[in-house]
Amino acid sequence: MADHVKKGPWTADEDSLLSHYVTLHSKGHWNSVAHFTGLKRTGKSCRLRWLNYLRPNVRRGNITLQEQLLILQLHSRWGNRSWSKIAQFLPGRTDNEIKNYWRTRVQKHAKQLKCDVNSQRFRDTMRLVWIPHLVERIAATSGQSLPACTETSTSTPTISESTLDDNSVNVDVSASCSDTSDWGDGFEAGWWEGDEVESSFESLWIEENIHFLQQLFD
DNA sequence: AAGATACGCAACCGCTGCGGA
DNA sequence: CTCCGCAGCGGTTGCGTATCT
Repeated sequence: MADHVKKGPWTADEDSLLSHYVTLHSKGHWNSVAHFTGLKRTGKSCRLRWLNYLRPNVRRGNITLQEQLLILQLHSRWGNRSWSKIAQFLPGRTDNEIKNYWRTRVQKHAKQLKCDVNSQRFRDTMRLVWIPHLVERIAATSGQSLPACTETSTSTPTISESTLDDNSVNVDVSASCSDTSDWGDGFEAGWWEGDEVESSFESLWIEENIHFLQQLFD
């Protein structure tokens, strides 16, 4: 008999109970967490709530240009099966958030262009048009020239095939990160901190781009 | 002002892989 | 070797809010 498992949105009291418990006892063993906190939630639900909302350093709000760039590049490399992997390179962002971003924004614009989001055509559009454009915008909003690709600012920033493997990612986002050879701890103290980047948020999917691409395809 | 529609996000569901008994 | 329970993941759904008519 199901013991009245509660579903739906979490209340502030539930959040407080859960975060208090996890702070004291550390995470893991989520079924135990659910049991000992007295929450009428499943372990899965507790885990999800913690990861997506309660854990420290969760970043909320607009996806920045730099984050958009990373998502596009990493997704083009890894596809839909790696949201959590992509999330690892966007500290503070959850796989759920990235997945939502992709589904609501990117797929929407693929639809506008009347092509499948998984099609070669859409991927080429990403690679050849949107990503370079995004790199330019990042450079413009940060007021910097592009250190490593100044003379080829319209060239395609790509994930380096030669250096990319399951454990090391080397993405050319030189517009925002001059050194991408090590995206470990150093990366975590990176570009997203600071109001300038946050306030400079603007959509990659500006109307002029969409219009241009539609013409290109027609 | 009110209803319809679109959008964004939080949360749930079902599947998979792993580790322990 | 097999079974079982659990954590983790991607896909999907549903609800609240914003925007449009």
